[in-house]
Amino acid sequence: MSKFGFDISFKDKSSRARIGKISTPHGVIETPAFTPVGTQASVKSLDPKDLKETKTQIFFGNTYHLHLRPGEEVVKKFGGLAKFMGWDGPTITDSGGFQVFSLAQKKGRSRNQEEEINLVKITEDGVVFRSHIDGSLHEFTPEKSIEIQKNLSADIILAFDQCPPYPASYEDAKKAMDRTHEWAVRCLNSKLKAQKSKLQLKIQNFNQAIYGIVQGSVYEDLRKESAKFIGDLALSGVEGFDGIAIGGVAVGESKVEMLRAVEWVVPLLPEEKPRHLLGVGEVDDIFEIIERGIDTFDCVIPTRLGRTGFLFVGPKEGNIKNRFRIDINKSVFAKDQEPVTKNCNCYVCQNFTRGYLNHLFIGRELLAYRLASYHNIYFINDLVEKIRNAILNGEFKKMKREWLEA
RNA sequence: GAGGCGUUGGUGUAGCGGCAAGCACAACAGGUUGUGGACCUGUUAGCGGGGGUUCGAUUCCCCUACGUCUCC
Repeated sequence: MSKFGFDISFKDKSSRARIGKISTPHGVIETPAFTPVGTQASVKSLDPKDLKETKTQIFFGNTYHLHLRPGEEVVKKFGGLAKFMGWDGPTITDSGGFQVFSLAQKKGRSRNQEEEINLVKITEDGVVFRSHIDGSLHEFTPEKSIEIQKNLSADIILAFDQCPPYPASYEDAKKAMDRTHEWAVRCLNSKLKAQKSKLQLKIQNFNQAIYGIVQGSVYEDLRKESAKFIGDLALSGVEGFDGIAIGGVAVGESKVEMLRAVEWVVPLLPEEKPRHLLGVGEVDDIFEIIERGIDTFDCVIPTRLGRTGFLFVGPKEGNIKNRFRIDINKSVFAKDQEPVTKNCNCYVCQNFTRGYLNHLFIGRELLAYRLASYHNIYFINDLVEKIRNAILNGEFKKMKREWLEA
């Protein structure tokens, strides 16, 4: 039975950046690492072969969505998330907390049905909400979330947390944090209980790793309190958290506030545990969060922006405002025979022109979404790989300067 | 040759005596951070031409151009 583990092999002298390896039952993740988000057991428009080719090391699935459709029992019958989707690498699932708490806040921002998540009631015990698919009532509790995630069988699962909206008053942020802490303990107990059941082990054939989640919104004392609390739970040996995720960021606050939260939290976390930052980031964020000691991070930006025609490009190639991307829909690209970006070895940049991609997007051809997602995922994974090498060569600061101060 | 109908931004249309001439798509410019092939926000841009009636015409009348249909 393969075990979960984290080994740090190198630490940057001038920052908190570090190089490591996360071992999972389904492979090793070289950190720092980006994980694309594949909500419904699919990184939209990309198949597992594409994911490998784009240097993807780990797949991130959503408990909320997979619970509603097709349901964790179905996924379990197929042998878990990875087998279900034909992916042989490491996987991680979130707890469903973010969807239930945070997406509900965004309701007014979009009329899309996918986001019409009806939050019904939050109690000490958990959350009652309505399915965005058929309006049926559902309840998530820490125990339920863990049970669902057990059935989904990802290598890494997350504790069920309460993500406060932004902005949140100090009182609300504290309430959400306290609840997140109570739920963290319940998640650990619940997982331990299930682990002791031989039946469960037989089904899974491996122990899942679990990450606790730090909350606290934009308040320094709350963030620090949460970091200590969750960090302590990661020090309780085999019964504790295997890693720490920082949540409640990139929910509407400024980049400065987001980075401050990371700065407050990271130094208080156990050095030897992997740190995941939830939902970040954009190209510039990636440098900033790795510099502040983040090991892994997931983000929808590469695929979401890709699907609407924003393609990542190197420094100086984008607009003044958005330096690292071009909007391929713009008519200026219609006759452009250059690749999306220079110095990119991905399949898309090696074989297609900006003009062709512009045509695919204008014509709404399905291929547009795949090629754009493919390029963006490759671009980010390749960038993070370059950052890993730069850290090892003592050139991280130099590389950061070349990218961000260009 | 005779008669009918039509002509409003790039496209398709609404308005029918007093409007800042409305809407949709397209175009242009922004936005998107534990998913959103969505959506939102702006901006540009129009009454075929010429006469008349009227205090006032995109609107009513005449001529003309173009389109379309029917008949000879």
